[in-house]
Amino acid sequence: MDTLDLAHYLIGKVAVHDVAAGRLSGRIVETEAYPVGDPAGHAFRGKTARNSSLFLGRGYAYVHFTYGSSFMLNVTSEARGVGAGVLIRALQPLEGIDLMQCSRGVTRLMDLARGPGRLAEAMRIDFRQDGVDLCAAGPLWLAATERNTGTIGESVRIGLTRNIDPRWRFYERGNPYVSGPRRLRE
DNA sequence: TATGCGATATTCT
DNA sequence: GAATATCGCATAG
Repeated sequence: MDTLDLAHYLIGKVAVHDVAAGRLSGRIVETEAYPVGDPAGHAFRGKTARNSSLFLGRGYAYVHFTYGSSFMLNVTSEARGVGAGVLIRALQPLEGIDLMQCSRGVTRLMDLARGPGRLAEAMRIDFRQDGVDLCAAGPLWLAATERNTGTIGESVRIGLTRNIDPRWRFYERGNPYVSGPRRLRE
């Protein structure tokens, strides 16, 4: 499975994070792929201290901090030593909603995890989760779900300045928890 | 609803 | 010193 397949596959799956106060979980409704050789990907210029988690192999967390205020959660893809990953851009909150409202400071369900920075804040993701194995037992992991997923749409990625053209963003069509302008949610 | 801009910290040049 | 896989508030329509 390559990076694009993984980005598609992750839609409808559930991300779970157990913290001291309880369990936080949400259904993934929006992702973006950053495959091998993508100039917009953090691994493009080689391995550094910041992005080393991207090279761990498939199924690890890569947590990144940007714009002075936002963490972002990625799932690594490809083989060990190859830098590529999938950015989780939005969740539909399932469990621990009261905890998310507390950490985000808002009450509207739609505003809890719509957008990568909000998502990380709601799920209490930070550098401590960088490099965690998401397929093994631990506080943070990915679970499959029995629930049906709607049609999956694709679009250009959001917020990039390089390599804008490829349609490597995937989302569940019409789901109100998807981020971005309206035309990119339908 | 849509667009614009400043805040903020870490990394790389 | 510049750039950045963003957010929230401001303003205008």
